[in-house]
This record gives sequence, C-alpha cells and structure tokens, in this order.
Amino acid sequence: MNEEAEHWITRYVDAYLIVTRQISARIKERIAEGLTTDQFLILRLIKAQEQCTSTYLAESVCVGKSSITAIINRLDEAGMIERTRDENDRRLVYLSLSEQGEEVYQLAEKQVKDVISPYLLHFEEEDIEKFITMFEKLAFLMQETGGRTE
Amino acid sequence: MNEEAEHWITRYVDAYLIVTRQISARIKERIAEGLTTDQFLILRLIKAQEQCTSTYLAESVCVGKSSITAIINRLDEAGMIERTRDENDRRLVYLSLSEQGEEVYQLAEKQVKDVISPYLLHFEEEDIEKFITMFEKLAFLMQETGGRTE
DNA sequence: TGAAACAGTTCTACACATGAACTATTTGTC
DNA sequence: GACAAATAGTTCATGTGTAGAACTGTTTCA
Repeated sequence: MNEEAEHWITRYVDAYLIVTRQISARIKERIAEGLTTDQFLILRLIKAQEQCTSTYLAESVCVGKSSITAIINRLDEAGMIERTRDENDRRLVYLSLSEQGEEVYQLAEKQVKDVISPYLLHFEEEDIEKFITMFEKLAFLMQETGGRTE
Repeated sequence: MNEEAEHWITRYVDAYLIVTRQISARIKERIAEGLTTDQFLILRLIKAQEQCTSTYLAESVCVGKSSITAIINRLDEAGMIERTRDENDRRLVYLSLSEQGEEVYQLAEKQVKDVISPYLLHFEEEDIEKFITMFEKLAFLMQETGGRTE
C-alpha cells in the first residue's frame, strides 16, 4: 500500500466519521417519535423486498440473525410489521409493513429527505451525480466480493 | 424539494447503508481483539487532539457526555487510556493513549487500512481525489452548520 | 459571597450485537 | 421410507452504546 492510499484512507475515515455521525444525529432528532435509525433502515429494507425474510435482512445489514429477531420483535410489538409463514416451506417467515408501519415509515422517510436535501444545494448537479455514482460502485464492489477482495 | 433531489437521496441512502455496514463488518472481523469500532474511533480522536476532553469527544461524535464516560471507563479498565486532571482548572480531565493503547491502536489502524485499500484499486486516482474532496466538503458543511441548514 | 455555569460522573432504562443452544422444518442420501 | 444434515428462525446470557436526569466538584462573575 502506497502513501497516497494511506492518506486517502485517513481523509476518508475523517470525513466518514463526521458525515455519518452528523446525519445519524440529525435523523435521530427528527424521527424520534417511536422509530430508531436502525428500525427505519430495517423497515426500508422490508418495504423494498418482495417476500423479505430475517436471513435476507441479516445478510443485508451484516449482522447475526438473532439481532434481526430482536429488532423484528420490537417492531412487531409496536404493531409496525406483520409476519407471514410460507405455506410451502414452513420454515420461512415473510415480513411486511402493517398499515401503521407504512404510515410511520412514510413520515420518517420524508423527514430523512428534509434533513439531507438542504446540503445538496451546496453542490453542482454534475458533481452530485458523479459522487453518488462512485459511492454506488463502491457499494456494489463491497456487496459483490463480500469482503473477499480478489 | 424536487424529484431529482429525492432520487439522489434514495440512491445515497441505499449506497450508504451498504458501504457503512460492510466496512464496519469487515473492520469488526479484523480488530476483534479487544477493540470495538466505536472504541477505535474514540482512540483515533483522542490521539489526534492535543488535550482531549470528554466534552470535545461528545461533540465530535454527536453523543451525550454520559455515553463518552461509559466508553472511556471501559477503555480505562482495559488500560488503554490515561486521565489527567488539569492543574489550573480542576474540572477538566485530559485524555490520552497509554503505551498499550497506542500499540493496540496502531495495529487496528493498519488493519483498517488493509481492509479499505484493496477497493481503491478499482477507481481512477483522479476520481478518488474528487470523491474524497466532495465528502470532505459535505463533512465541513455539516460540522459548520451543526444541523442548522441556513 | 452566592448564584449560575460548566466538566464530568453515576444511575437507570433501553436498543443493538454476539454466539451458543434450541425448535421446527426441509432436503438429500442410502 | 428413514434418518442425518442443512436450513430458518428463536431464545438466552452477556457486553456495548445511547439517552436523560440527578449528582459532585470547580470556576466564573455579578
């Protein structure tokens, strides 16, 4: 690893620390009404995925299945999601948003967008597009290799 | 907020979720020997800051002071840091890495770099520079405004 | 001098993560 | 067809991180 790479990583970690912490703090302030940031992200994944399972969520967020069970239990107790067993393979439990979960999620999503969007004004459209495209490529690489950096 | 902005935010959150989770999972695998990711970041901040205080850390990571006390207590019990009271203003406690803390930190930092650097190979140097510069600008904006998006 | 401000800690309660052990199913193989 | 192995999900115990209120000790300043 050359010095340039080291320097980039230091700068990336510096910026990353600030950006993620600040965004997460702002979002927390806004969606405090009964939804944590993690719960928001889980609802988001459930909503996006047809026939979403615990195993899928665990892999998506790089976490053990037992952690997902805990989160899902809390969302279930709060009446935000529904669990449906697959009739053909009764090991599988499909997760979906309840009506109430849908409402809460919609509100939270709006607030997340309200938090982030003002910052976009400080950038050129072209730069934003390029930035996000690179971020997506990085995400793709990480997801594809699953950590195996061949 | 226009539709383009909404779309950008959706894409950003999608990529963000994957990148942060994957990086954090990879780092966790590597520095499992007695350091959590948060502890690593705290050590990093202490190291970078001359006369680092709890209040500074709390503000840096957007968290209550009591959370910092908890983290610092654990690092202290593990013999990784030292607390020194200011002689002139005895309310202040300065934090610094112990010899052992320094060693553990150095090792962890190397491993973080080993985790991230392979991904850099997939990008043009020019693009990396631009990406990080934008990320830094975003970090700067967030830190400056402290959430007040005037 | 006394009230207010400040730095840090303690306490309680909760969310999240982990890994091992467990239940209930399904799959694959002899 | 029976039975071991694999799979999906849950439970449990333990540790970490976060929040907020109440608290101690110290400094500032009116």
